Amino acid sequence: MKSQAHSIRPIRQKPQKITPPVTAKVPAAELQFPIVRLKPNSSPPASLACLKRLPSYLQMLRVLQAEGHAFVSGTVLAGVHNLEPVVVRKDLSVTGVVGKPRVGFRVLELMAAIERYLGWDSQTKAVLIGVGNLGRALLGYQGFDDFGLRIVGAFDCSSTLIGQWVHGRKVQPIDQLDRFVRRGEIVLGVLTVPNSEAQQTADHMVRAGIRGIWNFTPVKLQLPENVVMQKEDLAEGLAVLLHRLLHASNVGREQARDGDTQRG
Amino acid sequence: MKSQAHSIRPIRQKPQKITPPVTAKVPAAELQFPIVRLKPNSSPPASLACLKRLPSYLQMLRVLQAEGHAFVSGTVLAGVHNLEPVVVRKDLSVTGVVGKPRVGFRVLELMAAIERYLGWDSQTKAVLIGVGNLGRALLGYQGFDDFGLRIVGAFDCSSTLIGQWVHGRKVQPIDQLDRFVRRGEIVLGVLTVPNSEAQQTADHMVRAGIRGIWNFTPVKLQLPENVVMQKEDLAEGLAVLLHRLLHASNVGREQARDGDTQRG
DNA sequence: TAGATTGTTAATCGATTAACAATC
DNA sequence: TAGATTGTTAATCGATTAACAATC
Repeated sequence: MKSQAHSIRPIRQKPQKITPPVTAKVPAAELQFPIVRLKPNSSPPASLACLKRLPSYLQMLRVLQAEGHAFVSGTVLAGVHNLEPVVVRKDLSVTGVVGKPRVGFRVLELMAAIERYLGWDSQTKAVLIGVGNLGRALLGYQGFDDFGLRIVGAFDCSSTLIGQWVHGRKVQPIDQLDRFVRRGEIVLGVLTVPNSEAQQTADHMVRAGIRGIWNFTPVKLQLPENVVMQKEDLAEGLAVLLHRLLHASNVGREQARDGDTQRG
Repeated sequence: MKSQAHSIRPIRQKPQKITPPVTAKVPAAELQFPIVRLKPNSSPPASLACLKRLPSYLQMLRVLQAEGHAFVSGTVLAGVHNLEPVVVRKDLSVTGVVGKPRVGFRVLELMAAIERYLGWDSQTKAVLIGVGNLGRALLGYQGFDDFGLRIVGAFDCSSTLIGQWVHGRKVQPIDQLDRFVRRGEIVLGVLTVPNSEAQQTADHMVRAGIRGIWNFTPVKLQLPENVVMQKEDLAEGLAVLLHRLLHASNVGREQARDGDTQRG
């Protein structure tokens, strides 16, 4: 089942070196509709780096689509964040979309494929726990719709917050989390509580049935094996930025390998 | 100037293979006070990955320090985010701090060294432009003090916002940015405006004298060569998290190379 | 056709991991 | 002393870059 997606291409044959007669003629029907052939949503051989780049391609594609472009080349997409075109093509290949030489990729098709690959084609429901400054901001952030995320519930333990309406959600007491999560079949939770509350809140989320935690605290959470956690840490980015800023004179373009950092 | 920090170690000699008599005796004085010897704050051969890990070591060290620990081993620090001890030792070496076999590293010394290396030993002043949900949250975030950052001014172009006090800062009109930045000798700017305003606001910041932009918009900014930009993109983390969540059954521990992602 | 673009394979590069002598 | 830990060198691994045939 896992290898199914790969079975389209033949097994790699290393030592062979037949150059001339390689282009096996494919039945015409195969060639007519290669565009709709997408890999199933499972078993993706994508690197983490690729996964992180995909959203920015998608964002660019949406802009292009709004501007009425039907096709886009990997070269153009590469321009978004100073990437090499070959990196873009490699990344896009995980979606299963096939481009046209000389023309590029069909914008609409690529958008759909990336969204599908990332799981952004259907909205994932999430709860947010901890309605402080950050929690409040995330609740007010409109952009999550584009990321396939919908925060459907907000929780806190502060009696002064409970019952308040924050960006369209009524803050609920934390002890109602279980019922809410189970009823709504919610698997994702956004953790924005103070550090001291992080672990016990995470425990509570797991008990309630949460399977993925977006962790905005710097706390290393102890979680069962079947729960996924993604840490979001502003300190990382700031460290890189400050470092670059302070050592700006030294370096030319150096190892700006990271897609998030840029000079000029 | 750039190679100065490296000049301590001899140039790598590849083909040579002298194994036995390598340990050149160092004068006693050199060995007495290796602990206070820090590399100058310039020209660091640190990888981006290392740079991103340093803040979490620092955070851990602060906790340990508060608990009264004088020493910590690389093994313990590695526990923070499931790293290998050798990675920690390698990372810490960029600070110039030397540990003691059997004992580990002096907590206070290491804290100071990392802070110094990251430039967090002295507060860096910054302005924030765009007092929307996110900007407001960042203004209210207390933790920046620990990151060596101090947001000293908030700007917006909305007449309804200008003059309001948000978390202790009075929102100023954007056209006063130049004067404020130049007077305060501010080099860092936090960009939290709507996408459509991002580029022109960035231009404005650059004209005002800003040299580093912490970009919270998904817009690829066109900037002069001498301006550093760090993009902060929630979509990246969410893409990784959702992907892990949706393909959770497939994979065991796979390439969880990234320090921010974790299973269990 | 000519030439831009795709997708694939091989080479390069860098970071992680393994191995190990030195240290207290 | 014995053994845990450090710091360094070599090996492994993976991602990026380069090269190139196939395509329209």
